Amino acid sequence: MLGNLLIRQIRGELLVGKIVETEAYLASDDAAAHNAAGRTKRNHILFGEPGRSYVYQLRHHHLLNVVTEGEYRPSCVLLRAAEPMRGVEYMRLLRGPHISADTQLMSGPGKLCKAMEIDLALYGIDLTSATSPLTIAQGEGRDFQIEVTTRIGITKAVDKPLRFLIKDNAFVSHPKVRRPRNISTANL
DNA sequence: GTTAAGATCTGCT
DNA sequence: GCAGATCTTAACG
Repeated sequence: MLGNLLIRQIRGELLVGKIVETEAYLASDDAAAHNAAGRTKRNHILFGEPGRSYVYQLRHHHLLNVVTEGEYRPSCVLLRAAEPMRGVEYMRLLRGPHISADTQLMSGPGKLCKAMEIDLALYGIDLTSATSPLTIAQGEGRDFQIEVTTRIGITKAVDKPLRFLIKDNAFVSHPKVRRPRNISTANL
């Protein structure tokens, strides 16, 4: 997925971003995955064909995943960051006036969705079809190294090496470390 | 530079 | 009720 292009067509605008950071969520043995507790109204698309979008809402934001395996194996890849390649001005409009650097337009899963106006209206669409309003197309060469780390922002299965990013790319996310919650002395 | 709070949808206890 | 695959703003050192 890294290096491929995320292409959004909206109101006559063409927005393109190169995918620079992803996370994998596995079909089994992954407590952090949404399918860990089974099939729900929210996640049912994971259980169908690969290549569809799995969009869901977290607090005030939307997050975009690509369904990967199909065949009743509910796995997906979360798109966490992208490098703007085309339509930067429109992305700035969608993101708001507070963004100073292009590196921050899509440097996080919620930001990426906002910069491309991706929300639940795009749930379940076919990302492999060129006629979809949101498409993933093959990028150019693989002239980069891939860095692997643990995943960001989760509280379960925190040690799995399932975050992937293009090494030395300036457009990846820079998440603040989530502070550990104080544990009551009664639990020590 | 860091930290805390707030916005507010879905699904589990 | 509450926690969660988040992000921004405001307050502080």
